[in-house]
Amino acid sequence: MSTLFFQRVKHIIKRIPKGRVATYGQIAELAGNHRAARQVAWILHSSSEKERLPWHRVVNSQGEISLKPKQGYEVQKALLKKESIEFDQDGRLDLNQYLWKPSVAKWYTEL
DNA sequence: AACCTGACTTCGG
DNA sequence: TCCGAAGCCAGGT
Repeated sequence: MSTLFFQRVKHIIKRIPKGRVATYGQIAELAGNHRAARQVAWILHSSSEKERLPWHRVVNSQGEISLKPKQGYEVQKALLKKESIEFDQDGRLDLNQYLWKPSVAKWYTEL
């Protein structure tokens, strides 16, 4: 599918800086639909490879990796560690430290 | 059309 | 802090 919402989501994800992360809900909100967190996940699942998206920089609202072990969890964690992001013993990262805080105004004007 | 299934989130207890 | 339930929305059957 290729709605404006989908385009915005991809556009936004591509802009997450190295060493920072964004949450599903945050991306949904930036794209104009605060209730579409699950759709953001769906977009990642379906087209992160095709669109060359930095999918590993997207985590859930608790600062955890949502992927299941052997389903990509280890890969994502490794990619984030490579960007100097650290995890605690429970596999969580500190959102206060790593959460991306973009200046919101521009997204609507760029697309 | 109905029903199920998610790489989700928020709220209450 | 840790579940469970409910809300959400698109795709697959």
